[in-house]
Amino acid sequence: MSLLSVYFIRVSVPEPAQTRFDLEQGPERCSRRFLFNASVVSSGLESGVVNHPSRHSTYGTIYSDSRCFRLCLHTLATIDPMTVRTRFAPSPTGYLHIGGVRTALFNWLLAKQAGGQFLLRIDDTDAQRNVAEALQPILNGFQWLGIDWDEGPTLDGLSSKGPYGPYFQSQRLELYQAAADKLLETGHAYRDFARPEELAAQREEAEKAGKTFIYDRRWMASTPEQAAEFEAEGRNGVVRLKMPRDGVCAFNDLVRGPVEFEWAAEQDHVIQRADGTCLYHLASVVDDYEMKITHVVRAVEHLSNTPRQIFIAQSLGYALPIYAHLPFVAEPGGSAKLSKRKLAAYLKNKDFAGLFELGQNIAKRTGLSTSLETFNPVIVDFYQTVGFLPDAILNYLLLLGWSLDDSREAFTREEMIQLFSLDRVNKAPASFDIAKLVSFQSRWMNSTELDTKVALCMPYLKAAKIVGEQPSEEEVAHVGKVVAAAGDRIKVAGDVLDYDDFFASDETLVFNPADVDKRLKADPTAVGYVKKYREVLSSIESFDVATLEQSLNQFMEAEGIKFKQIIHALRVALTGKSVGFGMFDAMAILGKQSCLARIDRAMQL
RNA sequence: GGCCCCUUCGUCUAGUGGUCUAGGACAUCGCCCUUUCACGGCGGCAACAUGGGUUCGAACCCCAUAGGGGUCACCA
Repeated sequence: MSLLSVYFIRVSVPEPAQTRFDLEQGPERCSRRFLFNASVVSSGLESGVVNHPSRHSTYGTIYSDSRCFRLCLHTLATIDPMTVRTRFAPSPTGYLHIGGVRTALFNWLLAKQAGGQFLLRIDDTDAQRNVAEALQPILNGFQWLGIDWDEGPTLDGLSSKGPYGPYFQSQRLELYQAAADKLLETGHAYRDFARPEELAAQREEAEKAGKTFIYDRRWMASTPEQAAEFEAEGRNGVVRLKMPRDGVCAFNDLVRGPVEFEWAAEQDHVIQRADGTCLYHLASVVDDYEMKITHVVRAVEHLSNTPRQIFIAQSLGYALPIYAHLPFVAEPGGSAKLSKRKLAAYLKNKDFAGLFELGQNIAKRTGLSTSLETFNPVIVDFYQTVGFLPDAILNYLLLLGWSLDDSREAFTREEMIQLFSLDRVNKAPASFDIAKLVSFQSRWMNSTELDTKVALCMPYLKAAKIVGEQPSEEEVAHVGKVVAAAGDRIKVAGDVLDYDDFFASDETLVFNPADVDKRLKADPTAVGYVKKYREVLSSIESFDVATLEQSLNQFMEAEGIKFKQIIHALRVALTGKSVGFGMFDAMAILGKQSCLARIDRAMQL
């Protein structure tokens, strides 16, 4: 079995025209930013094609000059940037994990940047359930986030679009079968008749001895006769990879640099089950090839799967894709992988619990029944329901493991696409920080146009039955005023529900008892001023902010009092609460009639 | 346990041998603004995991140790 030759080159002067390289034969560690994957074409080290996938990307030939190599830039690329094809391959699990979105985002960015294609492929080789249904939240999530796929399932999850379809693995079984057959034919795989419990026993034994388990191929059937013999014993056959037992598997990872694994430590993985169905690794390699994927960018959990996939690919005669393994997204405040199964523990995190509670409240008000399983900050649906902005989420996720420089944090989609590069992706896991996510959301929300904000908030008001399904023009205008006055207090669209007191009828407005006690009952003087000021209000014709402000100023001057001597009582009287918008904004929104009616009601309390 | 990986403020990160008494952001604390809340402004606290080397000089290169994590399926 011939190994891919990988050499690593260190560049000393990153100048375009006359760059010098020191050639080293991997796996020496050096800064990955100066690492290039060189597939050396000739047998010696005289020349080769250099694939330099960084920002100052170029491709070229290296020529030997004893220990030094010169890169001559070619305008022609080995990999035409336009052919960059990346993919995200979710299983139809019924939800879209926030960590998965980060992986998908990086893939999407890479493809968009190069003008290539991003595809979605559904890894449902093991699917027991209704795939279209379990796919829906995933497809919805990507659609909502604006991560569009050039090829993959249709929006309804029922069929495929794109030239290399179908994009459901469950519909490509013949392809995998053919690949398995070929592997068998060429001797890269074998039929095996071991029983699971027999292997488990051996595995346990190896672990006890502190050694890597290596299957001794005891039940490998080399001939049809032998296979028949095993079958006569009542054994079921699977197909296993016949992995090399010496040498190393070396490849260059765009994030992790040179990587090496001992072949001998690799298992003879099963690629086809006893029932004839094929497994993920085979399917994945076949599909990546058939779908012409150029860059396999996935989470680091898959790093240790790469040797077996390389083995499959090379055995099948495929050219290898470029690999990049992203660090995983870690749990809030921890370093373990973020997992949907550990929600109870995350709920002990203050920020996580806070956001979760906010979501619960909004869901309750909008009449949405939720369960922890399907509605929590690990799942993308949650953010959509609560009213986050896709741009904010993408912006935050972009910075989880990637940075541009020492200061810049805000990126629009266009900027992300333009500036993203794999060579600035970190190796260490990054923990998911809810507070920072929320901070990005606030920033993005604050820079959103009023009309857009109103449109974002409207569905919440409708769902909570605060405005009608078909709001009248006045209603829409009223919402506009409230949202404008709320300003940056609305951080997520669902926050608009906090201002329902501007929609309540004057008769049903609920007064917060604690605020009433503190600002009205405990302060009769203030109440007296409010009563007096009510008379001033009743004579005002035009209820706009400027007039109102002027009237109160005159009133205070006449009474010889300060703002704070009346404002708190007035606020509680008008809105039922002691916190809220600017006072004059609030009065202008309510209008004269409501203001008077509410003061009258408050005075009865 | 085997194999592999990771390690800079609480968190995300900048950092590629001298520009580092280590920069930015979030969080936090204080002050200012103020009409409550929110925003905003200013400032403070706060990190190179440890130990050895190499070097005139190490956050950066090498080696150990420690800690953390990933992965070891007829799952994906």
